Amino acid sequence: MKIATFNVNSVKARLPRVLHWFEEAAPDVAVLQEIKCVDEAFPREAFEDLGYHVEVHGQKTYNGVAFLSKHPVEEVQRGLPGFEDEQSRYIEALVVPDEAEPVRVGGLYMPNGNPAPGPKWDYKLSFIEALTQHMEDRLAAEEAFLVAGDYNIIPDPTGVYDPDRWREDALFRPEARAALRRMLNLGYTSAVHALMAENYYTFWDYQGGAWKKNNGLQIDHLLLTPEAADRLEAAGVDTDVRDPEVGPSEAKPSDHVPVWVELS
DNA sequence: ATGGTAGCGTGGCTA
Repeated sequence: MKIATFNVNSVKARLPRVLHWFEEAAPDVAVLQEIKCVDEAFPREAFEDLGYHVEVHGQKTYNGVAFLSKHPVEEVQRGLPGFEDEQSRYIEALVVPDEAEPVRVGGLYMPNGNPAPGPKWDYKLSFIEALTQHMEDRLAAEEAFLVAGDYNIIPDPTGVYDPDRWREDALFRPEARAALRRMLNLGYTSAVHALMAENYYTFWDYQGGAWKKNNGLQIDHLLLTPEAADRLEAAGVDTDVRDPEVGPSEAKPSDHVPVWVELS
């Protein structure tokens, strides 16, 4: 079962490219971030035509997440439990395939947190606390569960093209790195980290020719409980999706690329 | 040198 995360940076502006990726990658489950539209405006039929169930936790203008599954889904949750949030940044559901074991999947769009310090940084820290608590609670259930998404955290210096320039940034500050480390120390496994030997990025800024210079960041992750990690067979990053020369020409690429795992 | 990119929505915020 293939499970993917993709920050699309507006699902409406990106639709031809997103659909093209869905047809090629054919994920069983995909979580999308920054859809930037309300539930009613989500292009539901386009994904249903490809065979997906569609669950949306949308928001006008900013943020917004979606959950797409070829298999039946149950227990859909919007937002983190116990965390009042005007911003739509988390969606979760239990995927119940006919011919595979169930897996619970969370779709995450972590606050950026810049500038730090400041109210946006404080919001990121409080969001991290709620997410970590939720991940701890889910871990205790001892079921196959993973949180896939845009964590907006660079794990270590190999995840950024110029670490020294990013020391004070909310994506790379010690507190952010410690937060991700704390999630891993609970018992979660970062799937791509575990299976890919070489360095990789998942985001390249639109500015400054970042793609051509390979000035990237590693900020999209999939964190798996032991019960999910036991089923981990493969993981990957669809880097080509960021290339303006590759794929449909009707739309520009997102600044993020899809990241995925295969579970048995 | 205080720009430079993209999306939303039509001025300025967010990333």
